[in-house]
Formats: sequence, structure tokens, C-alpha cells
Amino acid sequence: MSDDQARIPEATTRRLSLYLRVLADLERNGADTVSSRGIADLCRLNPAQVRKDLSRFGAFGVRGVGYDVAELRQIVAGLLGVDTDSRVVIVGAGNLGQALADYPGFHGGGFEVVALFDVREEIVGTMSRRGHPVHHIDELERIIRDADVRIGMVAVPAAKAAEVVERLVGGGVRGLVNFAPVRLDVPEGIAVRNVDLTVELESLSFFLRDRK
Amino acid sequence: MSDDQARIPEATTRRLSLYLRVLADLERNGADTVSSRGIADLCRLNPAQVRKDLSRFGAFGVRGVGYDVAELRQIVAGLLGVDTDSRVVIVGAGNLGQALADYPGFHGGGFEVVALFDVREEIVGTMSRRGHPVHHIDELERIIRDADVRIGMVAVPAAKAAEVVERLVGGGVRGLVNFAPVRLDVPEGIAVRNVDLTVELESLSFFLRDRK
DNA sequence: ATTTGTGAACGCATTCACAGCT
DNA sequence: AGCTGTGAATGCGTTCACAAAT
Repeated sequence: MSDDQARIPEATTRRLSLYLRVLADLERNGADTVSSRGIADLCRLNPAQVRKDLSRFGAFGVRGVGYDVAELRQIVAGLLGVDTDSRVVIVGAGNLGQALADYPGFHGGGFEVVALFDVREEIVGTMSRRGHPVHHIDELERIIRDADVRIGMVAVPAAKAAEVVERLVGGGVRGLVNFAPVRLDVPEGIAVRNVDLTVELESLSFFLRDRK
Repeated sequence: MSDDQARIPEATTRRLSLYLRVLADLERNGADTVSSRGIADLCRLNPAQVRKDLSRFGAFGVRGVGYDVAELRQIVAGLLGVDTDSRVVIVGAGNLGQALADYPGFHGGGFEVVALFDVREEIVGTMSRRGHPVHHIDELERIIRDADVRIGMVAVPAAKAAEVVERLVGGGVRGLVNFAPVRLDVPEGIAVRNVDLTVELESLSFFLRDRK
């Protein structure tokens, strides 16, 4: 019932992120309290789902009333570990890497992009539009250590992904977001999230196949 | 047991996409046959999972032997509807939209990016690095109709997403890949895949929270 | 009257285990 | 002997429904 390291399903942690987003919106709009139904409607979920997710971590609501928006927002931010910034590096400074570095959702959102890395000498030393520096991949391990980087985003071609992951993990990152179209092999204890555009498109295509 | 429109779980269709990728790799490497275990190892899945997924569509294997790589690759491509190209448009020609348009995974992969759209006059009329044109959003409906576009990718800020989706759907697309950090409201029959970078990072952050 | 927190019921996806085919 | 196809078993996440609290 409380926060043991993790008997928490990944699905719950992903919804927690949605809750945080709607709570921040509600707070910005001046809402004081919100019910599980209110949150559920905004996330297109079942209210019982919201209550069950939250109750895994404690009893934060008031029966008959609901949840205090500001308080719950802070609690959920704490659960997700976004109340303090985590440093992130991006390997691969092509179109995708640059787009990720400059993604507006990061600003003030608990993550700080420290640097991008690439092997192409013509872009090493340049900066992304918003000013994130592109370093040579040789500096990867040093910068991970110096800046205490926890998360690496992999935005290189599939053929390079395994090598990059080995260096990221060897360097000390604990979590990976992988955009390369391969299934990574990582040591026990390293968390991976795959963002696979091909899978999204092809699985979408399946459902569209026979429709006019 | 056969291909009724869809009592097929989304999880199965997503794995189908993985199978297609490893089958294409195997074929490229000259493999003639492959067992469910062979596929499963490459996808880091259980062999029974692979067999069960495939058996939803027919009996494609040979007992004691396995699956014919080239034949199964064609079958799976057909199931996913990527044996003929689907036209795609991308709304939002910022960093992300451009990166998506030029994503190498699309070439020869069953999808054709017809155009990008934006409201910013300074980029309307330009082209992405690989030559995809940026049109004004006013041309969206016309081009969807003329090119018979089936899929729209939403790469605009959260605040603009709802309006863009309404125009895409009104114009005639049947499927959406949404990169904006909002939960979309779409009519019955329109398929949506959300790619939410914030959710990926925050759910990752949860698992890293208490680790050194 | 309203809304939470939660045990129980349900539904669905994954895995097991084996009969059946080559 | 080897591997598929699949019914049965398992495991897990979601939803229901209600007692408890205000």
C-alpha cells in the first residue's frame, strides 16, 4: 500500500504522468479541488482507475470532497521524481535528436538536456536552435560523470544503437529512451522505454487496412 | 481464427510490426526458415506468444520445421497493410515534423509522406532536407482528398492539436499519430496512436527515483 | 449527498503443456 | 526428434460495487 521500491505496474506510472499534466492544468486554471471523476474525464479513463492508482501510494483524498489540486500535484510530482531535475543526454544530433533537445515539454518539467552527441565532425561544436551543445561522442562518458546524467535518449540509426547503449550504460546512465527501431539488450536494473515510430504506423495501418 | 475485421488485440498488431522487421532482416541475411523460438529471441518474447499471434490469422508454419521466412514476411506485410503504400501528411513543420518527414524508416516501408503543413508563412513553400514540401494549412483538406491520404501525424503544440485533428478528420484521414501532449477526442472509427515523450520520460523517472 | 478507498469480480493477454503433424 | 497450433491455466490490470468517511 505504501511506496516499496516498486511493485507498481508500468501502466500506473504512465497514467501518473497524465494525472500530473491535468493537475498542473487545473492548478493553472485556479481549481482548488478535483474528484477522481474530474481527473478521469480529462484523461479519458475510469474514475475507479484513478482512485486505485493513487491509493497505491497513500490516501490523499477527502471523502465527499475529492483531492486538493495543488497538494496532489506536488505529491504526484514527487512520486514521479520530477520535483528535482534529472539530467538527460541525447546521442545522435540529426533531425530527431535536435527536435528532442529543443522539445518545449522539457522546460520546467523535471528534465534538463545537458548535451547532444554525434560522430559527424561537421556538426560537433554547433548548437541546437535553443542552444544545446553538440559534443563529439568521445566526450560522452566524461560528461555523463561530470554532470551526473541519469537518462540517455538514443536517436541514432538502428545499426549504431547497440554500441551507443553500451557506452551510455557503461558511462553510468540508469534509464534509456530508445528511438531506434531495434529491441535493445540492456543489463538488469537499466530501464528502457522504446518509442518506435514504425510500430505506431504499422499497427495503425492494420486497423485501416480494410476500411474505405 | 481468421481475419474478421478486428477481434485482434492492439498488442498483437504491435508485435506483428516487430515480426515484420526481424523477418525482413532474416531474409536479407539469407535465412530460409525460422522457428517461433528464433523470432521470439530476436524480439525478446516468448515463443508461444509468437505462435499464438500468428495463429490468429492462419496456420503458416510447418510442424517440425518452422516458418518460411520469405513467405511469412509477405503474409505479415499483407496483414499490416504495408504491401501497398499509405499516404501520410504531417501537420506542424517544426523540428519534430521535419524529423518525422525525413525519418529513414519510411522509405520503402509502406508509407509515403505526401506533405507537411504549417501556418508560419516563413516556412510555407520550403522543403525538408529530403525534399518534402511544406504547404500552408489552408491546403490541408484539398491535398488529403487529391492524394487520398489515410494517416495524419500531429506535430503541433498541445493548444493547437484539437483544431488540427478536427481538420484532419474532416478532411478524410482515418488514422492519427499524435505527438502533442494531450489526449485527443476523436469520432468513433478513427484510430489514434499517442506518442507522448513526457509520459516516457516521467514514467522512466519514476523507476529511477530512489536508485543512486 | 457526495466521493473516497478497496475487496471482489471480471476480462484479457501471456504462458504452459501437450496433442498432432512432418 | 522437432516444432507448430491450441485448449487450459495462470497472471495481471481494469472495473464494479459498496462500506466508510465527511
